[in-house]
Amino acid sequence: MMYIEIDFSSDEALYMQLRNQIILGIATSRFHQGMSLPSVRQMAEEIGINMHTVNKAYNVLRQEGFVKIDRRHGTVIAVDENKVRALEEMKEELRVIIAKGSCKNISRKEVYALIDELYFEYSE
Amino acid sequence: MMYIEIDFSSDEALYMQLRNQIILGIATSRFHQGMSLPSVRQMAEEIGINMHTVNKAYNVLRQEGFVKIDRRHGTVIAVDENKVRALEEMKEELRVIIAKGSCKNISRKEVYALIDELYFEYSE
Amino acid sequence: MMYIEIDFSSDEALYMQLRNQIILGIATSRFHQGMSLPSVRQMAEEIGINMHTVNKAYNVLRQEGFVKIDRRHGTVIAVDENKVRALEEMKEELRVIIAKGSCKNISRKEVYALIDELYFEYSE
Amino acid sequence: MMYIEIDFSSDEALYMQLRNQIILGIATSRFHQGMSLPSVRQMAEEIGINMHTVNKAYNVLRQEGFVKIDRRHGTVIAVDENKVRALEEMKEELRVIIAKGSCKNISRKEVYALIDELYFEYSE
DNA sequence: GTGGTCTAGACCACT
DNA sequence: GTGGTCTAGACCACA
Repeated sequence: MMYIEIDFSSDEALYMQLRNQIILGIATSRFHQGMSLPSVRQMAEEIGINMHTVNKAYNVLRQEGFVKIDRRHGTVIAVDENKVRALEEMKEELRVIIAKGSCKNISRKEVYALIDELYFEYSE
Repeated sequence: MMYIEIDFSSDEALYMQLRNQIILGIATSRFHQGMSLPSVRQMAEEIGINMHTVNKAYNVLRQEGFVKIDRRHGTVIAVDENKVRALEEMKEELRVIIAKGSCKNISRKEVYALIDELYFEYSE
Repeated sequence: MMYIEIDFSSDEALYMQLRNQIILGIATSRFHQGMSLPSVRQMAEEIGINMHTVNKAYNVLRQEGFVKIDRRHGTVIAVDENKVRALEEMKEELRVIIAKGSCKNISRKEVYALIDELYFEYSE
Repeated sequence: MMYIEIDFSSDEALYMQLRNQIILGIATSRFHQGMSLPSVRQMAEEIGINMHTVNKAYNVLRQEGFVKIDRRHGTVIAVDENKVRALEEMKEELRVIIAKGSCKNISRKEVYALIDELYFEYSE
């Protein structure tokens, strides 16, 4: 049981929702290094979406360095820690979000607080 | 002259790129409260995209509380400072980004540093 | 008219055959920088394969830095000249091929001659 | 001990990886004419893959003229030097690789240099 | 009109 | 059994 939740009425693509849920699962230690994810068919069955959509999510995760896909054991959590690249990506992803906050008078300290709340969810 | 740069080969939708550039412009004080944006037609002409695309970007900005659109004065920068809502939105936007970083062993301090760099770009 | 030839009885995946034909087309200057490829639907029609298969080929080409995909103009030849990466990739691709030749007593000079023949096909 | 390394998370089929490693072994003179390869079962045991997979690799090698398989002596390195055929095969294998390089502005001289590096690895 | 997404069902290669 | 490939047809976002 993976406890993945998909919101079919969201405008976010299903494969991206699944990808996000799995990243959140890794961050919160529900999924750990070396653990196998269900096969594309099982996962599709479990959360009620198509096999190919699951396949796409798994391939995105592979390209982002979160899993390895292995013909013997299926898809396995394997986080590739390329920190330099990860930091660069994060900076780009933060750019507009922080700009938005800056416009709305959100202070650096307030952003720090949000970061702390989120880190708390993941590390505990 | 707005100095808006659009990357036509990006996977990001053109209207979102335009929306982002305008938010960045406000954050860096190039665009200030009360300033008029070019008309939909002028902006479309200037950056070489379709009028409808500009229109969509302006409407998104209105809905997000960055501009007001009125028939007489066109589209005017008018940041609506609803901080509570802005903070909630930011937290949701940060959630997966921070999870991703946490998986890649990026520490809270390192995220703080990125935030600082970005705030520096906006405040100076 | 693209003069793409697909061998349906080959064991090479259709999308890879298409990808190869397009790379050969660029190398022989039949396709040049900035030229649009037919839309996925047109190309699929023309060569008698499924739209999604064409789509996959185009996406592989994008990832390898041969085309850009643009929602306005479709898929456009745009060779990204990252020579360092291209050289590394080529070395890996050559490794087993050259090993094979070496086993079969093919000399360096003979490989040079093959290279020359192929370059001749492309440059003239 | 064969010092064969298999990457289980590679997209390359395991039998092809094994086949490649053996060709590389022959080229670098670690395996020499007349030498026996481990039995299918031993090899499978040693590198942790399925017996059928090893069997497939050995059969491919036989068909390509690198080994002979016989009931009494098992699988023995026996390079068949059909140079004409080997040259033809190599030309086909090089075609797309060289086209790719040509697109990326890799010169003939640069390819020569790569060839030299690889030959150096094999001949010394 | 373009590509992107999603579904569905089939066959195949590999293990 | 696994994922990879291919086909087919539908709907949607974007321009």
